[in-house]
Amino acid sequence: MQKTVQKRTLKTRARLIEAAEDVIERNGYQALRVEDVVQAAGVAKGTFFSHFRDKDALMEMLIGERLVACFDQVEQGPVPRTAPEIADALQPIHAFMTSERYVFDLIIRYSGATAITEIGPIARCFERYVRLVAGWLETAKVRKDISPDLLAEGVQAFAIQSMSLKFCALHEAESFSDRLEIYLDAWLTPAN
Amino acid sequence: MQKTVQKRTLKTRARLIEAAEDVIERNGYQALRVEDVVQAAGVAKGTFFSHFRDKDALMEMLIGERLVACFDQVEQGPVPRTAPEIADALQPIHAFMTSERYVFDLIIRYSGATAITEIGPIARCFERYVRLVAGWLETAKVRKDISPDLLAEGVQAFAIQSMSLKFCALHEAESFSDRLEIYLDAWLTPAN
DNA sequence: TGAAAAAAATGACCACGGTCAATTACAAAA
DNA sequence: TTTTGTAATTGACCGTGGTCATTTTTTTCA
Repeated sequence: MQKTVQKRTLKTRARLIEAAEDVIERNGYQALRVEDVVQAAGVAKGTFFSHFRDKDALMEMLIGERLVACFDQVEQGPVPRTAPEIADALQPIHAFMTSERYVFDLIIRYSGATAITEIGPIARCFERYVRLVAGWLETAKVRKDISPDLLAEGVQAFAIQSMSLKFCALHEAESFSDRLEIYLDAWLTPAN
Repeated sequence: MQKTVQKRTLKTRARLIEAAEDVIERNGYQALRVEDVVQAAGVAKGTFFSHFRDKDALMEMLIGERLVACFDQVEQGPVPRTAPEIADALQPIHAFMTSERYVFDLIIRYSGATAITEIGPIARCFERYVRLVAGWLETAKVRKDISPDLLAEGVQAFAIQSMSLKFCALHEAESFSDRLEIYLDAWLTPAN
């Protein structure tokens, strides 16, 4: 009935995370290999997997952390009131999400909590995105015939669409932010 | 200077594809293992990789083929004229895309031609989606203050959003088609 | 037809994520 | 302090995608 957690555990876990962050700093997320991490942390491979379900679980944690930091930063800024201002305000979040193709793919993959997994930091960020934008929209100069929540979900959909296109060899004509602004303009502009 | 293609090549390739389709029919796309395919086809593993760049390349081909068939089917049907009709008309495409989580993820991953890869069948389908919907929108009862192309891109964005949510443990309240209809209604309804 | 060249196929091998029975370190009870 | 149960760690091993030097088959051309 007792499940003591030894101090050693926390230390090992911290070493693994620090090692992983070092590896990522050097070569990016995409290139991270579990072997490199355990070697840098000075533990056996099996230890890694008793701390993290699998490689993706570590990645979700690390990328999720950074994503949360982006949200914190955005929430510090001023409240945007127009479509271009909204696109601009969200920029730090979008920039991180598209910093690496691997990062974008993983975020999308974890954006919804799957049946098995309990809800993780990335899925929470997707809810937070909608709440954040919906909050802005309540006082912004946008159409009022549609609820802020629905409008915010649309903003998310358009942002993902724009980000996908960023990794697309076609469509490289327009930049990401130009495209997003066009979408948001069309979606948020008051009907008149 | 000469690069003859032997008949044998085509036969082997056909055997591999047929074997793969058999394996998929039995267990779905997700569970396909290259070893099963080569064994069923009666060739060595290396042969597989001289016919397909990697496992994903085979999958892109097979899933792309099915997706193209869905588009062909949808294009046979009558031209929809309202938001609900459009959602309905697209249903076969969306149904296949969400038939398996693996299928959806792979389609999203290949939806834009990456720098390296030349444009494949799935990326082509994404362009076709926009063209198809834009064509419908020209004569549909929808807002006219925005170009059909832009409207169609929005439909695509909302469809992807709805499909993502289908795999999400949260948000299971509304069904996929209900959600898509709500989005399309808001996006396509004439401003007045 | 036979030899040389090109194309295709082979399978042993590697990389890397992930597993698990065995071992070691720890902490509470005696 | 010693004993004992459990938490934590280990590393040999596995599965599966992918590579490549070698062998086999086919084609070309004298």
